[in-house]
Amino acid sequence: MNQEVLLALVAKEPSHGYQLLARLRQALGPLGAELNPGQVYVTLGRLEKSGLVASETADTKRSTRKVYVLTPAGQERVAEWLADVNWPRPGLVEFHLKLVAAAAAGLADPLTIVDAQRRELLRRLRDAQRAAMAEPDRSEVALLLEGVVLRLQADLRWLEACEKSWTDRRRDP
Amino acid sequence: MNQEVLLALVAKEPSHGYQLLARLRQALGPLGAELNPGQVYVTLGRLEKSGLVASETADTKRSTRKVYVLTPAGQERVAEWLADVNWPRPGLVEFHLKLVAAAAAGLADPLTIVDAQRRELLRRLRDAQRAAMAEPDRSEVALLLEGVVLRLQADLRWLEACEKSWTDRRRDP
DNA sequence: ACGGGCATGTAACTGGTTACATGATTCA
DNA sequence: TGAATCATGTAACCAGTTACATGCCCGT
Repeated sequence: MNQEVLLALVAKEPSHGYQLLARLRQALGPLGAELNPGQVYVTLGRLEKSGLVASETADTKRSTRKVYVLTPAGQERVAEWLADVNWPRPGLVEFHLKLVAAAAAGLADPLTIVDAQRRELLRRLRDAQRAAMAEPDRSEVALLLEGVVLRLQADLRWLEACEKSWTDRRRDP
Repeated sequence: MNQEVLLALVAKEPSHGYQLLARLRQALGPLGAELNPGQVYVTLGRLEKSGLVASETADTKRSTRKVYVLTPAGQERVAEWLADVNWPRPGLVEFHLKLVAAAAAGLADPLTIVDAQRRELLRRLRDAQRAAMAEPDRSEVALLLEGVVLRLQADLRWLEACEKSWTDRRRDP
């Protein structure tokens, strides 16, 4: 899993690795099953090396563990991530995590994020449709672009669902 | 771009780097615009180092260039790739390229590939729907799974379009 | 006593990506 | 002559991923 995701989880509250793993698993449900625990520590180490988090060792009776906290640079990076309207590789998963993180940490309004993302996807949809029209009809490229369009439409429909769901969530406890 | 894609392009016919880049751009239309030429050579180098392609320098009047050919191991890898029903990261793009490669090189029947992929996506769709049902209603995870479902449905619709398109393409020149 | 969950880490691989360097040919 | 296109490559970086090693504590 991606650096920003971990970072945002730390943003919610200072945590140690295993906690982060657990919260990630919880947020992903069945999709979080195959996460490799080692990865969390690798990523955390790299985040520390680049100064986005800092660690302090805290001893419990159980064992000694490292608690990670965001640095100012880390906070800034999280803010950038939340504002970023790219629709990246793992796509849905990352966006979902973004909403969860924003809501949980009170860093940003999920509905604002959804809205920014919708605007971006609409822009891309227009572009894709325009590009599709420019291609010779029934060409291979036109077919590919049709796929892009279909996906964007599906993603937009999902964003609607997100909006509804997060709106409801705000009303009720 | 991904190793297998390059490999499959070489499978169609022995080529040198720039040709591959050009064909890639052609196959991707506007989506191929941002390809970095260097990447092609990097990837080709790696493929050679792992014994999937071999090169022989060929001198034209223009300049000396390296022509790459598939090794037996490379052929095997391409076959595996074509049979592989994962629905990977860049998703649409890679699948599209797979169809184009299969058709162009006469390595496999595009319609067979589409069919295998559809079966796989249907399986995943069932799984995702089942998983969604298992989640508590209106939970965050359920929302995420709904997104997964919507995407799979869109992708399946695209596969239909692919089937139609490639069927037509077979009928007419 | 021991298995399973809690908890942490590391070495190494792999592969995508970029920035940069180089030079030949073609054509206006 | 100089821009565009053809053509090739390399060094370095960054990040995701895995396999593996370690040890504690708790309940049965």
